[in-house]
Amino acid sequence: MVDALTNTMSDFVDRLSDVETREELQNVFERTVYDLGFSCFTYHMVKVVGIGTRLPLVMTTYPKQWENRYFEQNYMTIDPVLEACFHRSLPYSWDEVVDPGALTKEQKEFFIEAGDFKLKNGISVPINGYKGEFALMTMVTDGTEKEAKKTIEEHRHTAHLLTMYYHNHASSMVVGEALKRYTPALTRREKEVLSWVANGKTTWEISEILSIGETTTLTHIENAKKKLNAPSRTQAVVKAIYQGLIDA
Amino acid sequence: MVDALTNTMSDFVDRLSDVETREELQNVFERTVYDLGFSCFTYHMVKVVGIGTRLPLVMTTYPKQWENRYFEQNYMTIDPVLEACFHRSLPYSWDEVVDPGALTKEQKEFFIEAGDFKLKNGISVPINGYKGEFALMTMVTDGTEKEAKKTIEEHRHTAHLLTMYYHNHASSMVVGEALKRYTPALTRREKEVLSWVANGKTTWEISEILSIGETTTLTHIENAKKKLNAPSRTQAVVKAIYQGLIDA
DNA sequence: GCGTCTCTCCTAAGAAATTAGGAGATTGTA
DNA sequence: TACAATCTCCTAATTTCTTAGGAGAGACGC
Repeated sequence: MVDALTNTMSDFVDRLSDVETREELQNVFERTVYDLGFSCFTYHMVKVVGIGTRLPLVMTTYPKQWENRYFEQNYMTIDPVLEACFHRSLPYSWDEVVDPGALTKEQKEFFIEAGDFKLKNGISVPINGYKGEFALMTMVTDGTEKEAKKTIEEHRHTAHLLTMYYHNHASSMVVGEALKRYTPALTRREKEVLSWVANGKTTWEISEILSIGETTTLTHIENAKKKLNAPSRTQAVVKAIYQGLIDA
Repeated sequence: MVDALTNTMSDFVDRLSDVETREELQNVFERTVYDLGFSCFTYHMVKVVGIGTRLPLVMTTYPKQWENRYFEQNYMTIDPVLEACFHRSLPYSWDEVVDPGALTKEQKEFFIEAGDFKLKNGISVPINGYKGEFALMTMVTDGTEKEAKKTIEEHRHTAHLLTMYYHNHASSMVVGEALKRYTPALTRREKEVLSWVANGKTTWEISEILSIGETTTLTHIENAKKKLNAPSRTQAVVKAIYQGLIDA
């Protein structure tokens, strides 16, 4: 006997194998979660590829009007569902993280407005990925309160798994090449030297450790700084870490 | 109709709520995966809490003799199953990542030896957590080749989900307090100043940005360095980032 | 009210990093 | 073979960081 979740997952993974563009990915996911009872979804991913350099990826089937409104009104600063993802690593339904009694006036208005777009119930799945990669998938159910609860509870695990496979695909599809544009190639020595800088060593100490000249060490650090476009060694190290060039 | 996965997960989450010690967690998980057909498991987690400061957590029901052997022989350097976790973010069975034709002589001996301990087939689940937290859960099936394949394919998703809930629990249980021992409390200003250092600013620039004196800025940086036990600003920044004190 | 913590500001010498040049030796590749 | 990239080493002036002190003002909790 094969259960519903396994079926859904097999189908999804099968379809994923043919997916090559963002649109295809979005469509495949939309159809899959629609069959589970979710009317729309939104996927936000950011990857930190350097200080102040974040690679964002948004895929959504939310009403455009609401998306605009959300952005214009800076709702991300008051949205409790979004706030929750920073403290949680497992899926959560909206009613788990929204306490009607503790809402501010603005938040109440926010939810009323969201309700006008049939965004009343949903489940969110936070995802931690590699090296500064973070994503949040939110799926909406627009039935009655009771139906929504049922859909969410029934498909919590499916939603969780689907999101992870979705993220995996989105990540490898988009982040891969994009990263190359941001990530300069450091030489072996440059990385090596930079790692020691990250560990608090001075130029002289590093030259002793690596048994090379002090000026040589200096040259490597300066070259790394130039490649990373960093005015100080500190920023060079931070950038190198965020870009996965060194491990510290 | 409630499927097997949902049942297993409900039971597991239920049992988790009473778990308070590592032993209890281990026992609950062992029983759960045993019912699925897995004979033993091993969970390795590391959290980077600073440069060269890693918080490891190991929970295992592997044969002690094999554990010792693995450690003594430095098998972690040749184990292909372990190697795979660095490149994958979804569960994988051992046969997916082990190519019998491409094994070195040492690796062949390694697998023969593992086989003597009935460690021939299994599934591994890599987990990315918050801020430098990484874990690998491996579950072993010791039946015939055919039974093993069936167990793994049948329970891939269950194993995946169980591992995430397990990790979530283990992480909050262990990392929480332990982190406090390693993470000093930086003041608002110290974090603020350190963030600007991470962004490549000099002391003078930061004092201009924050409209405070240069010596004040210097004081904050020096205090942060002392708290973080870092000999250079660079290391202070790196430590602060790894410990989640600043975002850069 | 009193102690603790935080934020603010100060001096001054010595150590380290930054800047902008150039140049020879080795290695891998077209 | 010739070109490109990497690793190695050099000078020297200027800027920035590091170190070790001290001290007053305001906020907070006991």
